[in-house]
Amino acid sequence: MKNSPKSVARHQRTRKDHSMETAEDYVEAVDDIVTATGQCRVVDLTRHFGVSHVTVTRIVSRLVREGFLQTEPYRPIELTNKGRTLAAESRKRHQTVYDLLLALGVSERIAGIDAEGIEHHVSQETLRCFERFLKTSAPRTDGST
Amino acid sequence: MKNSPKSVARHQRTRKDHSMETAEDYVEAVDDIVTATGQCRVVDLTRHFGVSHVTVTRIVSRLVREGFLQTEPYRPIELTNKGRTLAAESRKRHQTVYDLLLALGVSERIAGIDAEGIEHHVSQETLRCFERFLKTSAPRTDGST
DNA sequence: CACAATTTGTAGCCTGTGCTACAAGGAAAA
DNA sequence: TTTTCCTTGTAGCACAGGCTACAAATTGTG
Repeated sequence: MKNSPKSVARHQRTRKDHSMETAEDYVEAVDDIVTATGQCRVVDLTRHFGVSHVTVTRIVSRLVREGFLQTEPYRPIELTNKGRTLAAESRKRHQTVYDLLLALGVSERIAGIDAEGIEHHVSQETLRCFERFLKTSAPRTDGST
Repeated sequence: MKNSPKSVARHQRTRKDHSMETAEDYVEAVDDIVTATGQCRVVDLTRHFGVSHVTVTRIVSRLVREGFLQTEPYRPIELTNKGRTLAAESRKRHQTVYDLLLALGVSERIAGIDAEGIEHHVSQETLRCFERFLKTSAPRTDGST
């Protein structure tokens, strides 16, 4: 019983998540950029993530193939409904994690960085617990920013 | 200013972390297995992570190359001092994250799963905040396990 | 319009992590 | 001891996500 099936399941989950993390980051970014500037181009994502345009193109291709994005050659990148849904969920998780970190006393700068990494690993149940904590124990419901 | 350097820095950090996450998982596992059974073999890691022995072998090779592990053909896998240090840090982060999730009301099962993913993204500052919260707000200082 | 600059695409290479299939070493049992 | 079984290694494949270099399309300017 030394190598429990539980630990196996945990790690398998972790591994499978990596490409999903990228998907979440990209749909969030596309959503941000579309909201901010009206459209999202490859070059915008290149600047956002600090990677080459080739990397962006290939990841966008995969996300098109998987139904999160849609685009055509030399055209802007758009979210599908599936992508929009994922973006909304990701943003919510991100915001909740960020708020939790702030509530626990983490600085804004570090909270921003850590939330980027943590958000992808927060399950529904954990998210609910975070929200409950923020409601009951962090009565900072308005403009303290 | 729409594509701030800050977001770039965050994502670059996230990307670079992936191989480090694997390193942390492996040194923790090796440490666990050595403690539990006296030695760690490839087959133990194979069972622990639920991946093929080939994958384990290759990752172990990389971690030997990077100075976290040492081994010889058909011999057990051992931690270097560097690996032991990393294992200790990882374990501490893992435990703190796990405890925080429990303190916020997450079930043990889900806390175990989520902590696996979250632990790799918790900075020193955030970890301190977690510890402070656990000390001040979760007076469960002894054997509740 | 024509040229220049920017953007996007494509070819080709690297590393990391996953796999199966097969070969070889080491340990246990007949 | 020999045979069998478990463990480990190696070859070779796939995919994700990094890159540079070069080509093509689009956009902007003279």
